[in-house]
Amino acid sequence: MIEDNEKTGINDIARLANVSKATVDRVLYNRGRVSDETREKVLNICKELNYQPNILAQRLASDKVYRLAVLIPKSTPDNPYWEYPLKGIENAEKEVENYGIKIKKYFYDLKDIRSFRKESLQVLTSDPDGIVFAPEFNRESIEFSQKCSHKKIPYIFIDSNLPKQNHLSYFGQDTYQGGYLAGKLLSLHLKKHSEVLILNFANELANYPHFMDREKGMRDYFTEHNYHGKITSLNISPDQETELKEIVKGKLHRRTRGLFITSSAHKVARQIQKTGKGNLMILGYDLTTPNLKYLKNGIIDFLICQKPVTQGYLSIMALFDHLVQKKDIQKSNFMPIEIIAKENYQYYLDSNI
Amino acid sequence: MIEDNEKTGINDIARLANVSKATVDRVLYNRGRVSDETREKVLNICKELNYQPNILAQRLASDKVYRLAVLIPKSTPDNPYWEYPLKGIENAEKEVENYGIKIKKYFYDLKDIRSFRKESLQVLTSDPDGIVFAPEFNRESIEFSQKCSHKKIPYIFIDSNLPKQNHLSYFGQDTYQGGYLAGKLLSLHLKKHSEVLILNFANELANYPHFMDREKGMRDYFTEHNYHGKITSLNISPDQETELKEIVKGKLHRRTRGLFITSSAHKVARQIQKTGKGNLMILGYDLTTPNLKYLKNGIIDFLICQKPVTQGYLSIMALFDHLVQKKDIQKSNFMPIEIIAKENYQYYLDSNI
DNA sequence: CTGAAAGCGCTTACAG
DNA sequence: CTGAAAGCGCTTACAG
Repeated sequence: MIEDNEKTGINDIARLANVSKATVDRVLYNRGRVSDETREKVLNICKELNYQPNILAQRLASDKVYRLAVLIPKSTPDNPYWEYPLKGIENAEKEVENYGIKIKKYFYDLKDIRSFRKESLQVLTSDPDGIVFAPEFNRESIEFSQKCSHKKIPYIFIDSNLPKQNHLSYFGQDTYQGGYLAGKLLSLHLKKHSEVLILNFANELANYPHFMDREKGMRDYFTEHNYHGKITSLNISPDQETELKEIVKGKLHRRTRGLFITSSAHKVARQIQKTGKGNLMILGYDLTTPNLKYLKNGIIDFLICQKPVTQGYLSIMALFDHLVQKKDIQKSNFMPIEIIAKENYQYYLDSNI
Repeated sequence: MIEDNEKTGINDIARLANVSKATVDRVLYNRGRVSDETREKVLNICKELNYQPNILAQRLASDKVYRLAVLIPKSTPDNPYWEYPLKGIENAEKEVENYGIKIKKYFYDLKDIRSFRKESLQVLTSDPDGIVFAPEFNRESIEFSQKCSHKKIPYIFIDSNLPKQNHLSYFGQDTYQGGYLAGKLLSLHLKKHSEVLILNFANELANYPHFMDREKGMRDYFTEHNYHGKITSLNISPDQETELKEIVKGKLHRRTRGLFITSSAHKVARQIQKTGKGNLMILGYDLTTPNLKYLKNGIIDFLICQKPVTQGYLSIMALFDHLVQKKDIQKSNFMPIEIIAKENYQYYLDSNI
C-alpha cells in the first residue's frame, strides 16, 4: 500500500487512459456514446487506482438541482409531535443546501383524509427528485407509494412503515417494542395483584395502529413474565375528551398502580394532577412541551421517545446520500427507544431529541 | 423579502463594490492590506446582500490542509469503552476528509501516566491545527491544556471535563446526573428496609473521579427522596480483582436488593451469575460487548450510557466547524443519559450509540 | 493598497 | 464516438 500521495483525480485517469476528461466522465456516469474499448480501459484504470470522485468539485461544477418533497402531518397545539421531525428536516436542509438540494414541504391534517389526498397530489404533480413522507393513512398511502414507484421517484417512509411497498428506506420507531419496554418499566412498580389501565386516544384515526401495537407490546411483556394482575384497556374517542376526568376516575381503582397512555399523556396528566396520583406509575409517549410539564412536576413518571428530530434529519440525509452521493441506503432504520424521566430529560431538549 | 434569485457570490460583491474578487477576499478574511474605505464598502455590501461564502468552492480552491490530533486512551479487552469514541471519530473523519482534514490519532494507557506524558508531547511537537483529547489524568492534562493554549491550538475535551481551562468545547457525560438517575431506577425496586451496595473499581486511577461522582449522584437521590435503607460502598483495587467472588459474596446480604457498579459491570455480573442473582437489581455503565452479554441474559438490569460514539463524532465535527466553517461552538455539550435494558439495547448497537 | 490570471476537480454544451 | 474549452465560486501567488 503506497501512501496515497495526492489523491487521483479525473485528470490522472484521463492521462493514463489516453482520453479526455469528458470521456472519462461519460464512462463514469453512463452518459453518451463511448466505444466499448475505451470504456473498458477507463473503468479498469479507475478500479486500479481506486478513483473516488471529489464530491465538492462535482457539486460545484454541476448545475443540477435536486428538488425534494416532504409530506407530513401538520403539528397542532393539541399534538405538537410533528414539530420535531420537521425540525430535523430543517436541520438537514441547512446542511445540504450548498449541495444544490431544494426542499419543499407539504402538510396534511391527521384528522382529515382529504387533506392527504390533496397534498399528495400536489407532491406528485411537482415531480420531485425524491420524497420523504409519513404514510399515516394506510390505503391512501399505499396508492401514493405506487404512483411514486410508477414515476420512478424514490420515496422514504418516516414514522410509520408500509412493509410491502417499494420504498427506498424507512426511518421510525418500533412501536411494538416501545410498548414492550413500557411493560418492563411498569412491572418494576407493580405488586402481585396490582391492576393496570391502558388508555388509547382514538381521535386520530390515522395513528390508531401505533396505539394498538404499543398496547400489544405491553400486554405481551406481562404475559411473557407471568404477570397475572388485571389489565384493562380504555379507548377514548374525541367526543368523550371533555369528560376525561370522570372517565379516568371511574376506571382507576384502589389496586391500579399502572397507567399507560399509548400516546401523548398530558391531557390525562392534567386531570390526575387535580385528584392526586397516589401510588400510580404513569407512562406516556414523546417529549413534547405539554408532556414535559407533567414530567417535570412528577405526574408522568416516564416518557417513551423515539428520536423524532433524528427521524426527520436522517430521512433527508438518506435521500441526499442516495441521489447525490449514489450511496447504498439501508432499508430499515429503527430509532433507539429512549426512556425519559425527570432526571434525564434535560439532555434531550436540544437537537438530539 | 425577494426570492433569493441566484445566491449572491463573491463576483456580485466585487462588481457592486467596484473592486476585484481578490480584494473582497482580503476584506473577508483579514488578509493583506486594504484601505479602510474599500474595506467598509465591501463589508456593507456583504451585509446588505447577506453574503454567505460557498464552502464547497472555498475548500476546493484552497490548498490549506487542516491537521487534527486526537489523544485518547487505548481500548483494552478488559475495558473496550474507548473503541466507541474512536468509532465516532472515524465516522467523522470519513465525512470531512474531502474538505482537506487530516486526522492523526495518539493513544495512551489509562494505567500508565507516563504514556500520557509521552503521547501528549508527540501531539504538541506535531503542531496540529486542532486537538481532541480526553483529559483523564488531571494534573498532566491541565499542563497539556496550558501548553496548547500557549501555542494557540484550539482543543476540545472529550469524556472528562476540566472546567477552568481554556478549551474550545467539551463533549461528554454528566457523571453526577447519571448516578442520580441510577438512583431513581434502583428506587423502583427497593423496599423500605432494603440495602444497596455500590461498587467502585479503583484500578483505573484516572477514572476515579467519575466513579465518585456517580456514587454521589446516587446517594443524593436517595437522600433527597428520604430513603433510609443502608447503603454501603466498596472500593475494589486491582490486586483484589481475582478474589472478586468472595468479596462480593461477603457484602451481599439477604436484604441487599440493589447493586450499583459505577463502571463496567461485566466482571461482577460473571460472578453473580454463578451464585444466582435472586432479588437483586444490578446497574452498570456502558453498552460494551462484555456488558451486553449480561444484559441479554438478565444478570444486568440496566446500563447507563452516554453516547460514546456520538461524543467522538461531534468532537471532530466541532473542530471542523470551528476551523473550516468559522462557526461558533457551544462550550458545554452534555450527552443524553440513556437507559438501556434488555428490551431496547437492539437499537443502540449501530452508529447511534 | 489593488487587480489580472491561473487553478482547485469536476460537468456541460459545442463542434467535429 | 471523442476532445477542447468554458465555467462552477472561490483562493492564491504574482506583479504593480
